[in-house]
Amino acid sequence: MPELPEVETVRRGLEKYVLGKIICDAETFHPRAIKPSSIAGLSAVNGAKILAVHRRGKFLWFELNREITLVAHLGMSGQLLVQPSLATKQPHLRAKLGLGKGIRPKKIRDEIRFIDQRTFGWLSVEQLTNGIPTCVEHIAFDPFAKEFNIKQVVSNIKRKKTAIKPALLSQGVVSGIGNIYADEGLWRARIHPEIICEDLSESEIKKVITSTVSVMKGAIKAGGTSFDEQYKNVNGESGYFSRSLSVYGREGQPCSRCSTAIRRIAFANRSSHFCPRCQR
DNA sequence: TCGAGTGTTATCCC
DNA sequence: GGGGATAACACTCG
Repeated sequence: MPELPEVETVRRGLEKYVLGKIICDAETFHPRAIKPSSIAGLSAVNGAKILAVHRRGKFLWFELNREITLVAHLGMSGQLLVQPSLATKQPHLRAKLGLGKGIRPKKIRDEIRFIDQRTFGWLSVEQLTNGIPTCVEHIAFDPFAKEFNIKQVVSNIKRKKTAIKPALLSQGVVSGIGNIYADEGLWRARIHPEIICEDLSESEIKKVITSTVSVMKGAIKAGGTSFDEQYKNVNGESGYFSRSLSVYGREGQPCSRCSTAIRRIAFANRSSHFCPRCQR
C-alpha cells in the first residue's frame, strides 16, 4: 500500500516519538520479518540510541549511534505503529522494538510495532556507505531530496524504450512513485500510460514528473492515502487522501475533466487507470 | 471459488 | 552484460 507520501507520513510520525530513545527487547515473531540479506538479527540493535529517521523512496532507516543501521520497508501492507507495550497484540504483528530512556530501563512504556498482513515488508540490519544502507544504494533519489535532478531524470526516461508507466515505477530512475501516484500523475499530465518514453518530448516527460510530485505533495499534506485498514500513521490514524484521487480505483466513473468513463487496463500483474479521452 | 490488491526482485529472454 | 517483461512471494476480502 504505501508509496512515498505514506512512508513519509510514517517517517514524520516516528521522528516525533522515537528520537533519542534507546532500543531494547527487540524481538521478531515471523521468519520473514527480517530480510534474508540482513547482516544480523534484530537483537543487534538492542542498546542503540535512535538519532534520526531517514527515507529514500519507500525505504526507511533509523540512524543509530552505531556503525550499523536498521532499515524498514513496508511492502504492500506493512505498518509501523508506536504503541504502549501493554496494548493488545495485533494479529499480524511481525516484530517489535521496545523504547526506553536508558540501556536498562526500569519500565518500557512504548514500543515500535511492525505489523504486516502480507509479509512483503521487512526489517534489516545493514552497514552504511556514505550514510546510505546497502539495500538502498541502488535506489534513485526521490523527488523531495536535495540531490534530485529533474533534468537528469527526464533525459534518462527519454532514452527508455519501455512504456512511460513502468518507467515511473522503476525505483532506479525516480524513487517513491507507486501504482496509485503514477496513474494520478499521468492523468494530470494528460499522458497515456502505454506511450513509449522515447516517443514523448522532454517537456511532456517533465510534466509527468512534476504532476506526479505535486499529487504526492498533496497526499503528504493529507497524511497519505488509505483505502482500508492496511495503511496507518504511527498513531494508528488513516490518511484521507483517497478522496482526492482522480483515476485510481475509479474504473467506470466519470473523468472530472471531461466526464468520459475512466478505463482500467491490466499490465504486468497490475492495473492502470486512465481517461481514454484526456490521455491519448 | 476466484481474482485482485498500494511493492520488490529473481529469473528468464532478447 | 544490460534492458525489459514476467512470475513469484502471502494473505484477505468482495
